[in-house]
Amino acid sequence: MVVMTRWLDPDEQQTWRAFLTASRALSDTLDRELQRDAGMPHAYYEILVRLSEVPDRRLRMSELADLTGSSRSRLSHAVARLETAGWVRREDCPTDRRGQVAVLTDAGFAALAAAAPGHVEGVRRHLFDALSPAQVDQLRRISETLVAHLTGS
Amino acid sequence: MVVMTRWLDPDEQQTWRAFLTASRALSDTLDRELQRDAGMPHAYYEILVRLSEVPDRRLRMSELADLTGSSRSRLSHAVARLETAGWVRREDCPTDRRGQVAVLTDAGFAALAAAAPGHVEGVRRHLFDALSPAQVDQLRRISETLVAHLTGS
DNA sequence: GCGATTTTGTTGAGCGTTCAACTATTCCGG
DNA sequence: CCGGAATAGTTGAACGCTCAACAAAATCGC
Repeated sequence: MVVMTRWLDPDEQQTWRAFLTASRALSDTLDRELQRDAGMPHAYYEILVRLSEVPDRRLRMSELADLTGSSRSRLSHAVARLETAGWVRREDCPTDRRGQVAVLTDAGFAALAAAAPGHVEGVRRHLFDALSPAQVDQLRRISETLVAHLTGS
Repeated sequence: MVVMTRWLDPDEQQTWRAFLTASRALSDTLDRELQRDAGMPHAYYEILVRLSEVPDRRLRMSELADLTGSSRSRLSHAVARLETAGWVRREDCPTDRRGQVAVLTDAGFAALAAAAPGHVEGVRRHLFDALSPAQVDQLRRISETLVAHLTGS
């Protein structure tokens, strides 16, 4: 069976490469800053953020995996590391004996509080300061469309 | 010295999280597809693409690093791996005795030719098919702005 | 020219992610 | 209820990336 490849035209090509370059440069930059200033990669920062926003600062592992868009394996390894750092604690889930609950410790909350201002400043400087309000709005709609498209199918 | 943190307002918050989720989901998806169908991560695919587009299919390591937006160390490791796969060969640079030149082999070109249609189809399905022409245009401008902003400063 | 500096590229250790395999528990059909 | 399927989470190996340290050659300043 022959299937025609729908190649990218030059405009699409440029869009795709610019997007790739931009998103990689952005996440590399923020990751490096966070690692330097707070001693944690961005993925771990996100885990702490999610836990901090939730009642009792505790979440089932699988919920946390969904919220951070990571695989169970990845989260398992990550929480193991956060646990040895003393930022997260694991407890058995009372309602499901297979389950584990990740709990943000006070030290974890403090680490997050220390890291947040610098990181937010970085997001602002590297992303929002570069774009017009209209572009920010466009980016939000585009991103939400993509999220729906990627997680829907 | 007290510096006020310019926190994100709820709209910016949502924009930032949607963008993070979308770009991670997109690159994860494409990376997984490429790994499954072509046995290479997206970063290696990009190296082969850049080499394939250039006269004689050869580039100095440092140029290749710039073009792919990667560190010298990363590229060194990557090319080492591509070399054992037989897709790239390294030669001494005739004009600079410090230098190395990465050359795309015929096998590498063939691997790229085999991988490209599926990957391009993936880019189209996961990105362009989801967006309106206007949004694609917006995304191009936003990305180009960000690239300039991130690589300029 | 010559010494200091910069540039080029590599290396190895440490870390985070992926993938497949696995255990334990819960859910579901009959 | 009971047996099979689905779900929750972990584990270890392989891999790619980062970082710092390094060697070698080119370039700059005087």
